[in-house]
Amino acid sequence: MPAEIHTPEKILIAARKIFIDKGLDGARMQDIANEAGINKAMLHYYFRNKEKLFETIFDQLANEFLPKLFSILELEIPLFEKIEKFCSAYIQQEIETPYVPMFIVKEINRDPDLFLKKVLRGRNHPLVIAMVQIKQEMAQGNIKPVEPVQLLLNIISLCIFPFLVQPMVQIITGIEREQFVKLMEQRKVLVPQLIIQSIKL
Amino acid sequence: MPAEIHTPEKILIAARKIFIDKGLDGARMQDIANEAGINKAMLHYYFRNKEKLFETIFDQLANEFLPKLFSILELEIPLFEKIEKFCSAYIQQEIETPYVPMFIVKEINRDPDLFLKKVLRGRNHPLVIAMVQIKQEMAQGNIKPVEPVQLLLNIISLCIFPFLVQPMVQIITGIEREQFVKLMEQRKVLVPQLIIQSIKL
DNA sequence: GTCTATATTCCGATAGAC
DNA sequence: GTCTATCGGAATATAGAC
Repeated sequence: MPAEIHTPEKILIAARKIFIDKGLDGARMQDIANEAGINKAMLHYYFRNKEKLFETIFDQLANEFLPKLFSILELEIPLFEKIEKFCSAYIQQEIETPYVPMFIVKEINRDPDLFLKKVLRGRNHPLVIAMVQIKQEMAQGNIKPVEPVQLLLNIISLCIFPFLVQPMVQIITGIEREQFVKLMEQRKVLVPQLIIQSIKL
Repeated sequence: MPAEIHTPEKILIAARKIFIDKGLDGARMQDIANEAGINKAMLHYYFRNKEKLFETIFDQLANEFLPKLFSILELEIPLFEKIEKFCSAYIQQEIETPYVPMFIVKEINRDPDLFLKKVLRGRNHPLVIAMVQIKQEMAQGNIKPVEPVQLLLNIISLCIFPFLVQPMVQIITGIEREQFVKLMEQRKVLVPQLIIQSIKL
């Protein structure tokens, strides 16, 4: 039997749902209170104001979603293996939390600088590390000459975008969530294949 | 010398900018009035309310952006040629109106059914036509066996996604808008190459 | 048609009892 | 810590003069 869920946790769970659903501007404090089954005043008691509550949720999501993926980029393994691992982990993560990509993309456009400040946190960015590795492999003649940025864009596009248009995909193809997940499972293999084929000699 | 711009046009131009920038919830009627250099009351005089004004803008954008692309999907030309034409036109369109993709993707998630009602308008959807063509080519043994949905997702992902994260790409790589456009110009060729390579025998 | 002024609604935030 | 009640401001929308 799980320990009792206390008010701050209830609020965070509810706020996450509402903010993800409606965004910062669209969300109402009252919605969050209702979702949490508590009084609106409690939101301010624990989190002071809407802005701070939103930032808390954003930090939580960023810290759940990104570190795992970044750590893969930093591994010292062959490029092809890294690409396979990264795509597979990325897509798996999105299957588990399908709402996060949209949230992140919205946030990137709402406030790009804030987003990067939160996510970079002053360390060597894993994406930069990945670009360096790509350049090395090219210099050593292990892969076709490509623009590293383009390669990274391709990988990330293929992993994320389908989740951003999931509602449309389901309506057009007439499939349910369950079948959509099956499609995404397939992509764990398809995407690395596609990418690797495009750079192998 | 251009004809005088009348109030309704001024409003539409301003509303487009503000809604694209801030979304339905984030936009203020006052912002739009200021941007248009007119009085706030005029917005209601001509468009009744915020919701209706937003819908007008949405219809405009959908009708500028999509028909051109759909018409390519409906052409009776070889698949590879169609892919080249489509990607090139798609990316070019996004270079010219880089804000539209984000607007569309947001709208898909805000109200998927409304979006599809507006965009489909009861006719045979070009995406469905494209899927049929892919199946035919596969049956005739002209291309590798692939899931048509996956192929379409790949194409669209690679064309759209980079524009959705443009701010982040520019900050991480340290490039300006001008250089970003150069990268996207490259993709007009890169993306079809990548896609065709993945399905040709 | 366009403006000013105002009505109305909504929402974030706080005060204060318990 | 939790609630009820309410404040104060902001934003949509309307009324009415010009």
